[in-house]
Amino acid sequence: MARNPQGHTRRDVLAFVRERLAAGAPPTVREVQEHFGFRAVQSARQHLEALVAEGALVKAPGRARGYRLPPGSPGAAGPVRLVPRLGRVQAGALSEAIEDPDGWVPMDGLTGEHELFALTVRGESMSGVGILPGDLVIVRRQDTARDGEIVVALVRDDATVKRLRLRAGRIELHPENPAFAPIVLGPAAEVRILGRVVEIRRRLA
Amino acid sequence: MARNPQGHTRRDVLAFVRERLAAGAPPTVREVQEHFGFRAVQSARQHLEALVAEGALVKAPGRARGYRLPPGSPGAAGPVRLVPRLGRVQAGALSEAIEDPDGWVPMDGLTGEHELFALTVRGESMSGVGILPGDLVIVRRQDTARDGEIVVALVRDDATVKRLRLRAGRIELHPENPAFAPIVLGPAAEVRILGRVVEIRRRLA
DNA sequence: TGACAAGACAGACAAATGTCTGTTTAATGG
DNA sequence: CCATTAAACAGACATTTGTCTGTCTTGTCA
Repeated sequence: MARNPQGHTRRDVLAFVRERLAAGAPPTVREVQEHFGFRAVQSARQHLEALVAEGALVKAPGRARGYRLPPGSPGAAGPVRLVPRLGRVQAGALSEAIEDPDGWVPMDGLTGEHELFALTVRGESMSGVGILPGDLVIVRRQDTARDGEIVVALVRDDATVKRLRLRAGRIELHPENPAFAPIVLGPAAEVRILGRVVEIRRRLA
Repeated sequence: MARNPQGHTRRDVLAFVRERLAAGAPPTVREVQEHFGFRAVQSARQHLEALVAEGALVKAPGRARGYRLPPGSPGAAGPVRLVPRLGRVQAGALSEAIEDPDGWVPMDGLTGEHELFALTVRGESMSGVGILPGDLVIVRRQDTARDGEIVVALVRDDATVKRLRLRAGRIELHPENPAFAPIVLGPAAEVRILGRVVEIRRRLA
């Protein structure tokens, strides 16, 4: 292989290692070699060690598949998690729904150990805060939430996204759209918090 | 080590492997051995292979650190791409900016072979379509775009998100907020399309 | 009690993988 | 042109790691 001047290959090697780490499968030196078509192991090793020298990677010498991202660097918190995307969520069926997801969406590892799931938004009731029908919300599963947080709640067998308001002795679920009315529920109301919205995604393509 | 009847150890082995995989560091058979204090490699291997047999793990035979979670199981990483998150993008500096990203965000593999990058939205000019300041937009890099698409364009050394309108002989960049005025540019205008917005993400937590 | 199975042990072998030494090729600058 | 340097190459060696064969121990059950 001819020489590749501008350190272009080096950057690609880093990107390759990064992707493999995100997939949870750290590469071997020889896997890097083969991916780039090097005819010598040392070619790959040279790039990898150079990346270690400049601080872009760290490694434990001698260990197999030992290259890692430096602590504190983005993406170093671990591999990407896959969050289950649920279709319809109905009464009590959250656990079942998670067993049989419609698909999986990748999420960075910065969200701690909390269980996550994803739902598609229906209706215009939250359009005032930029949550539109068809948007995907990523939800941290929890039974309770604090005043002002945007939550997914199960109201009469239907999952809905609303802003939670805790008023003296009762729970209110506020839409963010003047065309909709708040849902006001008494203390013994038939409402159940499924989780808190932590991210909103909208696909345009 | 005495025999541990109820398959209790097996479950712990699975938990250990899971933990290591979540940390991005698949364990070797001997690391499992040492963690549980087995005095023989085979003891660890037996548990691991049993977990493979019952479908709780998968592995590529012969490969070092080859145990993985089965595809489709929660926490298993799929074909995920990492998209570079750029800070400021200025004139002609897109390539350079991609060389030195602020971080990486995971994206599912359904976006084809197109080059992608991510930008943080500044300003309220697109709030009418639910794109708010602070949102992350994921952009497919391309030099041209069609009428009506939401694009990232470089106008006078500044990257901006707008809706593209192609009018007889001229290019218009329309905000989606009545408080802002469209940018109207002649045929020889100093505008450059950087790409088309394919996804919008907003982190709440 | 004795057959049986699961778990653990011991030691070895083989393949995968990291590491090293030295050489070659191509671009660059005096 | 020659020296210099980075990148790539070639081949070997050493360590890590996976895999195998056979034995021992302990609990279960007919």
